[in-house]
Order: sequence, then C-alpha cells, then structure tokens
Amino acid sequence: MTALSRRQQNRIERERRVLDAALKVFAEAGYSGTTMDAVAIESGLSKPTLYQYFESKEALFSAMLHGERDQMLEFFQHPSGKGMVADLHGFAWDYADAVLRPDLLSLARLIIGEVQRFPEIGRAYQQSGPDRLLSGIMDYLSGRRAAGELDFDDAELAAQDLWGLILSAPRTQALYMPDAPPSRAEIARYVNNGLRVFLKAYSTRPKDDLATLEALISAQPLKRALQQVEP
Amino acid sequence: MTALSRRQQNRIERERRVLDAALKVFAEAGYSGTTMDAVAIESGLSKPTLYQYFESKEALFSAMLHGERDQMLEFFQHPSGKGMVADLHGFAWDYADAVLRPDLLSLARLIIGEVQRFPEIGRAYQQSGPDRLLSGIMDYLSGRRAAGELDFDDAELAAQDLWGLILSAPRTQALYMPDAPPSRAEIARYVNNGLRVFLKAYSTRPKDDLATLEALISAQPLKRALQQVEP
DNA sequence: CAATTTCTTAACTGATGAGTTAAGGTTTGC
DNA sequence: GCAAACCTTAACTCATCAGTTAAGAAATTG
Repeated sequence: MTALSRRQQNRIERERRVLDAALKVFAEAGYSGTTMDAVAIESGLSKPTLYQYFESKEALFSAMLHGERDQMLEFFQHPSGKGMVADLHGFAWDYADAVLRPDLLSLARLIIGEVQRFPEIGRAYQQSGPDRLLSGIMDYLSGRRAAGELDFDDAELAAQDLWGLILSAPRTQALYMPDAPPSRAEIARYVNNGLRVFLKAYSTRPKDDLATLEALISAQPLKRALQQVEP
Repeated sequence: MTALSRRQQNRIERERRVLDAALKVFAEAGYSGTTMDAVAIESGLSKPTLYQYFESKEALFSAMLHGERDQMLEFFQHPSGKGMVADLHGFAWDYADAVLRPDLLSLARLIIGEVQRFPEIGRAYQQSGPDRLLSGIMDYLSGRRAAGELDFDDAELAAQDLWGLILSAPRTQALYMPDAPPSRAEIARYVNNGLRVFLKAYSTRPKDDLATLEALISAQPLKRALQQVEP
C-alpha cells in the first residue's frame, strides 16, 4: 500500500504545514508585510528548513496560491431534487457560506491587494474559483431552461445576475469591513430578495415560483439562520 | 482677496503634491511595499521636507485616504429629464465610467488589501463612497415609485439590486484582472442586460419601459461605446 | 547499532528602509 | 538688501529582513 518511506511522508506533511502557515501569515500581513521568520515560526519549523522546502519568499507565495485553488469546492453539483426553487435556495446558502468564510475572504483580500504586483495570481484565482462556479450555475440554469422553467437568451448573463443579486452586496460589505461582517439575518435579507428578483425576471411561472419561495422562506427560518459558519 | 501669504500657498500646494504622490505610490506598491524615498521622489521633494509635512509613514497614509474621500463624485444628482429609462441608462454609464477608472480601482485594491491591518479605512471608504452613492440611487428610485413608475417595498434592496445587476460582474473582473479590464462592449453587455432585468422586476410598465430601453440601446451604440475613459 | 540524512540552533551577511542630523543654499517678508 | 524661515543634499543611525553558513542533535534506514 504505502509505497512512501517515512522520510517522504514527513516531507509531504511538513510541506503542507508550511503552506498552511504561509496562507495564514500572508493573508494577515500581505506579501511585503510577511516575514519568512513569521512563516517559519507559524509552521513550527526553523528558517533553514523552510528554505529547503521553498527556495524563496516569492516561490512560497506562488506555491501557496496554487495550492489553494483546489480547495474551492464544487457547488451546484448536488441539486436537492426538491424542485428548482428549493435548489436555488439551497445553492444560494451554500455559496453564501463559502464566499463569506473569513479565511476565504482573507485570501481574496490578499489576492486583490497584490494583483498589481503579481498579475498572474488574479487570473489564476478567477479561473479556478469564480469561473468554475459560474459555469456550474450556467449548466444548472440551462437545464431548467430546457425543462421550460426558466427563460433567457444568455446563460452566462443569467448566472451573473443570480450571483450579483444574491451575494454582491453582502460580499462587498464583508470585503471592506472585516470586523463587521453581515449577520445571518442580513444575508437572509439579501439572499431572499435576490431570489425573488431573479425568479420575477427569469421564471416562466413567476407567480407559482414566488409562492413556493415564500413558503420555503417562512418554513426554514431557524434551520438556516442559526447555523454557524464553522463546521 | 488672497489672505494667504506666499509661504502658506506654497505649503498647501506642496502638501497637495505629497498627497497625490502618496496615492500613486501606495496604490502601486501597497502600504508595506511603499518607501518614503519613493514618495519623496514622486512628489519632487526631499525626504526631510516630506517629514516636515507628515510626521510618519502611517500619518501620511491615513491623511491620503481621508483626502481621497472628497473626490468621490456625486452621481445620481443630475437626472436627464428624458424619462426614467434614459435616466437609469445615463446613471449606469456614469457610474460605470467612475467605478472602472484605473486610479479608483487601484485605490479600492489598496484599501481592500490593507483593511485587516487598518480596519477603520474600510469603514471610512464605504461610508464616503458607496454608501453615499447608494443613498442617491435610493432617493431617485423612491421618487419614481412615488410617481407610480416603479414598484418595490425596500428602496435599499432595490438600489443594491440595480448596482449588483449592472456593475458587480465587470467590477469584479476589473478588480482581479488589472491587465485585462472589461472592454466597452463587455460593459455595455452587462449594463444593458442589468437594466433589462431591473425593469422587468421592478417597473410598473415593464413592456413599455423595456421597449424604450431597446430603442435607447440601438440609438446610441457609438456615442457611448467609443467614448474613452480619460476625459 | 552504525552510517547517513535531515533537522535545529544561533549567529552572520548584505541590503533596504524609517526617520534624523548638520551644512550650506534659496526664498520670502519686510 | 538683509535676516528669518524654509529648503536640499548627503550622509548617518538603527532596526528589520531575505537568505546563508557551520556545528551539533535527532531521526531514519539498512
């Protein structure tokens, strides 16, 4: 089974520790504000050992960002099977929980703050996270159009609209005010309103779907609203 | 008239030069990446003189950000008088032109990147820029509701929706990819689609207003599309 | 257990950057 | 025109930080 020697396992585990430490420190202090000593201490290794794993600060920064790509989860992959409105409602909350997670917000701030000095990281992040997510939304919406439940010309625009309606406001707030993130109640306000507007503009049966949505909203106020962010 | 001595005028003009230089350098390099020597050179002053105007790097940073607040223009103040659809169309483009300006994007990236270390700057920026703009939109939309042209319960949510539909996608793209900003054609695609969805969801006469919008779009493809960003 | 590899400690180098100081030059006020 | 205020130049201090080096301690392998 384990074709890896103890030495190789150690190496892999320590590299993981270094990357985790790097994410934490870089996200807190930015690129220029981060010291390699701080990364070494955070990872529990010594500085010379750190340099055996990554040959420079820039190499570590780049490796850390590339490692983070894979962490972006696959949303919009598991429709609930309880109908389009329930699917959209579930997706909206899954997405909100992810996109407003403090660690992912810190990563986003880091990337935005450094993108002018490292232009490739912005493109890489966009392609690995938001773009993949957007195409997941597009696929789902196209399926609902084929089933006659939605009506639109351009799936990409429809997907962008859904995202913008539901999460642009709370995410902007969270990005600019890390010490006053939107409460669950505020998020619910944006999410529910966003879904209403989306259905009103895109549903082929807006009246029915809006009624379904209102039923869903009043049925689940506690299950979602009291759920904490930390799993 | 001029109650100011030559010395006082000089002082004011040089302080202005320092703040402009600081904005440029901080926006390019971030807080930690900026050197006071670079600010001195950019402003054309010597370093000791620079320290006579601002006692530390942090004081300069803070003064620069506070100075920038006043630059946020007052949009949504001058309706065209050609009807709601034309107003919204005009506002959308004015706003797009402002919010996608490279210098304002750089400033936004700087603030987002440093907000964890300087939490007050995020709040200050939000209040001086986006919040004021949002209340301008709210006032306008409330006026149209009073005139029977729009229908909504919550003016704040309606204003957030308008903003999110029109500009969240191109602004996100511009934030993350400074070297590939959205073209005028892409912006037009988002703006026009956003206005369509907004009118479909909020207008009391969606059919008429959508027809007006389509007429407007096909009437002005060149005037707007070829306009450059630099005034 | 013995040889090898890999780690840690601790001190070091060289560069850079915040903030200062002193000597002379220029501008301004009167 | 002359004195005071202000500026520049240039060099300096002190702290920090990326990256290195050498010695010995600990783990790994056979």
